[in-house]
Amino acid sequence: MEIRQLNYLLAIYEEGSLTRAARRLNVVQPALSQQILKLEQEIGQPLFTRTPKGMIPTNAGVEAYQLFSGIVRSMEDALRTLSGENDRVSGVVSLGVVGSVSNNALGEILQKFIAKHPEVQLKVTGGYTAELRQQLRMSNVDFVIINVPPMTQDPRFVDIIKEDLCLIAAPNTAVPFEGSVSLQDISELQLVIPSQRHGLRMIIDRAANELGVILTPTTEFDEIKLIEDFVKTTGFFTVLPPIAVSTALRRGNLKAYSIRSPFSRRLVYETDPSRSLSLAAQLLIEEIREDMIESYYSMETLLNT
Amino acid sequence: MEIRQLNYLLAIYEEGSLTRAARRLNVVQPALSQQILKLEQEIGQPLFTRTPKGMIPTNAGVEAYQLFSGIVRSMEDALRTLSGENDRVSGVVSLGVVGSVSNNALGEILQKFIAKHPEVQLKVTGGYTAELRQQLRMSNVDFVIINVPPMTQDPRFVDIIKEDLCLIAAPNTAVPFEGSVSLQDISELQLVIPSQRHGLRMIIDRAANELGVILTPTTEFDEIKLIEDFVKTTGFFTVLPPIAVSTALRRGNLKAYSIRSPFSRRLVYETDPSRSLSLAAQLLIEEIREDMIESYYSMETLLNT
DNA sequence: TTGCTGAGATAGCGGATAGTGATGGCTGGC
DNA sequence: GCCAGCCATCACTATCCGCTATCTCAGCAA
Repeated sequence: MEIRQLNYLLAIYEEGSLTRAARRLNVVQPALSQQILKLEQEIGQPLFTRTPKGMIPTNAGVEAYQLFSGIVRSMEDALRTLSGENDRVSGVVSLGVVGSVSNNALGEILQKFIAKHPEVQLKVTGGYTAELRQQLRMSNVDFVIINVPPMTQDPRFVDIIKEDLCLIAAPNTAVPFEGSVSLQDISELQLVIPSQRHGLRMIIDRAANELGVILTPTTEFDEIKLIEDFVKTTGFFTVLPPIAVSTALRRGNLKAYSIRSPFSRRLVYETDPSRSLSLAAQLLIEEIREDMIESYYSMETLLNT
Repeated sequence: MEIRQLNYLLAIYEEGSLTRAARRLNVVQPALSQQILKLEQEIGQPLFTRTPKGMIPTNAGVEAYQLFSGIVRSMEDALRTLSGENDRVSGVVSLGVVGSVSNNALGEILQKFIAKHPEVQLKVTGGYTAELRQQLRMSNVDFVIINVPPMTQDPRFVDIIKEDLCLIAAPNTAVPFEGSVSLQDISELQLVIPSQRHGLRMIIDRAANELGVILTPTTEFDEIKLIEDFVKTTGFFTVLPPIAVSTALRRGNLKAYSIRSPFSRRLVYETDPSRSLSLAAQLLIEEIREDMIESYYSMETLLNT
């Protein structure tokens, strides 16, 4: 078993074809053909079924990809750590970010970071908390930024910010209440909220449960972006952390109303415990944390209480 | 970078000498000499200092060993998983066990397991909870059996047993109390307890703290075995989970007194999330769990209440 | 049908490279 | 002062990898 073969495996899997993988790896196609065959007989079963369209991974192939992609990453990581490259700000940093952050706040933060450190290449994966943690376990990302329930105690999670959820509406939507709004009030509004797959929805449901409020019937959307647009163009309300719609709030395209007896999402990051974080990744986390906090405070002034 | 080179690195590190490592690997010494040199220049710094006594790892060498040993393990593991060998009960299972289990209960359990599955090779590491978890993080063991505080909520921990701590004394030691004993009573006895490095000590201290009892001055020992002998030969008492001294209890060499408003240690196992458990390891965990529970109940009848 | 295209498989060749065995230099113990 | 044990160096061989060239097969279009 050679590392080269594993890299071949990954490339073939990702490209879905020997020929394309060969181009990417700067070798010729027969080389891959031979090596992957060798790997297969070492493992004892085929990893791909050959078709005139290309290489389709078998079940074992999928499993192999998942197992080895993390290992290869760890390996490259270890090599970088040892040769001191992790002490320089360069290389690739890959992160996973939940949708409620990636939609709005993240863009400029990353832009800023890239401007500061042009040698760093960023790879961003979106997704839901559970999926992202799965990615982390497989060593497919360096760190993830996720939502966890406020009271969770787990040393793996490092806090970035705790942010109260707010009622969000379009500026011209009539608000049938005065001063601060309670969850009870909210339950009588036309609501669109994130689907069950979202960590945010869990937080909302939990809060509603504790206060004995029932939030049905509601409209659900999977994407924060969709919710945002929907709220803008209809008279619906939504419940979100302000950072998730920060751009619209700043531009006055949405309004936020703080909720009495607030409930909050806890934004944390988690790193892969089996690998050491590169300096670039550390700096990126720091940047994200600082900017999020700044963004949070600048948002507070926009709140209608 | 080749896997072969990494295996060489590990062997050289473990043997402390090229010549011995060469014997172990069934190659000649110059082969290792060349390959390790190559690895060093790939990494960009020396991993060993050459002496007439052998190869002494540099700081980078130690780091490399720690980084790569886990990776190589993961790799071999992945290969076994893919070739279906993990579905057979064979191969190597390595586990880490805290001292309070390994001293007494574990011996026969492992013996029993080996008798059932003679093809499995076991590697047992002892240690304290924190160290063992570190080993697990480095993928150096398949799973660890450790103590955690009873209220800890962490999905990584899977319960084996929750066991009340007892007051332990030699059979001929006079007991200056009647019926059940309280922590307050205990504080007035001559005590020898595990040192701070033990998870058990944490549990004892926490309980004492909550009840406002002060357990000073006390004698501390690092090893459960030492405590056991000390209690047997002197008039001292100790506070331990019965399983930790099960053999002596069964033989009547020690007596256990249950404590009023008891506090307990929670024995759990934790596995490496980045690798899949071999069938052999799963069976071993099951065996340990069952036997511990059985041992626990048979112990209960020996308790003086 | 025929031919073309794009997929992977196969065969033979050449160069890189790992392992071998012999040798040499070094240190520390006897 | 010699020997034992350690690692480094060298030349040689065998292996193995990748390249070129060629082949087979399926799909598709003329």
